[in-house]
Amino acid sequence: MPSRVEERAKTAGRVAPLSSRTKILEVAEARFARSGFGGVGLRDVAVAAGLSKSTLFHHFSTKEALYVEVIGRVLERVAERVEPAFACGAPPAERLLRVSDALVDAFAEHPTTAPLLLRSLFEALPQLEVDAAQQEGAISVLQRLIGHFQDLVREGIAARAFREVSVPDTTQTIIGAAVFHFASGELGEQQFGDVSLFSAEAVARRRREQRSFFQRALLFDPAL
Amino acid sequence: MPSRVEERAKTAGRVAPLSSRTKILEVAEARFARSGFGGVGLRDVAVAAGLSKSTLFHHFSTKEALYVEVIGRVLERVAERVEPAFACGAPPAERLLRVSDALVDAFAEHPTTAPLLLRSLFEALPQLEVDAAQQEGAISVLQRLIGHFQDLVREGIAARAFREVSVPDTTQTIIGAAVFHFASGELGEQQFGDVSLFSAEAVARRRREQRSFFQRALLFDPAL
DNA sequence: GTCTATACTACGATAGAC
DNA sequence: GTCTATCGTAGTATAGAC
Repeated sequence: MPSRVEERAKTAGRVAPLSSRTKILEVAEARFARSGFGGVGLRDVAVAAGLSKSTLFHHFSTKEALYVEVIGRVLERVAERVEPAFACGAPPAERLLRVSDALVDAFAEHPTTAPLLLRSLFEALPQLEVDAAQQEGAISVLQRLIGHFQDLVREGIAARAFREVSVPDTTQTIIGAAVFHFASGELGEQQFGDVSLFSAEAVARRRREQRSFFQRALLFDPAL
Repeated sequence: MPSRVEERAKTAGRVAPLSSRTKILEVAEARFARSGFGGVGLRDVAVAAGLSKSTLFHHFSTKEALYVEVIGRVLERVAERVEPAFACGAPPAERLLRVSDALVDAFAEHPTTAPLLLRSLFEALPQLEVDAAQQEGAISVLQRLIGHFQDLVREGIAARAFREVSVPDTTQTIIGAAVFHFASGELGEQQFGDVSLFSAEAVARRRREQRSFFQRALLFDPAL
């Protein structure tokens, strides 16, 4: 849900004078990506956003609510990039390549996206008892995305375009391989000789490498 | 470093009456795997280990020291499983399969291994200013492992057994795919219909799937 | 919506008795 | 090696003025 505040900012200002709310969300996103839920203090978030702690609590009733909203935004961003690729109507073999590229583009867009998606995939929260509404909103986006992957693999197998792989295993492998690369941070960059993973050349190369990796791994006839 | 205490326990008792130290390490490992560095309180660790906070501090001077030692143990366990596969002397194509299996076995051994390895790979610590000795000990194990992967890929390419892939990209892809599967926890199990990822059948299937995935993706002639 | 001030709890860490 | 007691800080969250 985009919330009235953001919409107003979009329609009103030209340089989009970030509302305090979105400023908080951006700062929190960077912090959560780096240190996880428990590693972030709201005082730090507030001052980095140029506000007081109390103001933060005016906008987000609890820390968990803030976290869930941060994760929700990230998932929406990813879905926005990736779902068109799933829906492109091309045959499975080509759709796989489009999805692979869309994943790379989604993660290359913001350095925080991959770490936060990864966290939402494997990290246990101190039982998020947040308002079930938006929490399940975020979770349902995730479920939907995973469902798209599974459907694609199933379709590919049914069409005899893909080998007869295990659908859940393959889904896990694809997601893990794609998200880890852009979540690996310093350690990843060090492997590439300290060149940013997010430079134009690095992203272009990652697209090529990931396409061919998935293509060869899944397709019966990888000569595309 | 195995520490005198553990060695004594090994040589002395038959049922290995866990020293407090190792008990703390085990409890902490489970907590850190689930919630990350910042999400764990030492009070909780101590009482779960049947001890007081002060006793914990008697064994580990700081929280970071405890964390680094937990990570170090995990890395050693992984290295113990995986390095023999790298050193097996078989040609690259077959070595790749052995390494793939060894990775699955390493992660299947303890459910905490993959999450903690993943964390150590992508999570930023509040600058670990721990005694450079053991910290670099842990880091050097990681570097060594990554080096093994890179060497294997390079060798495979040189021997014309592997396609001409990007060495760092491929290393990232392999590690990400392998570790994510066993780190995905509830969400992963849900994809498999709520069957444990660590059951004998699930592990056997994962070995097969991952072998064929890597094999097809990398080898010129995947007809093994 | 933003602030100051505050409540209360938990945190990491230390002192010192046993 | 283990404990109780305590320190100081920072944690999340609230009350209430502006």
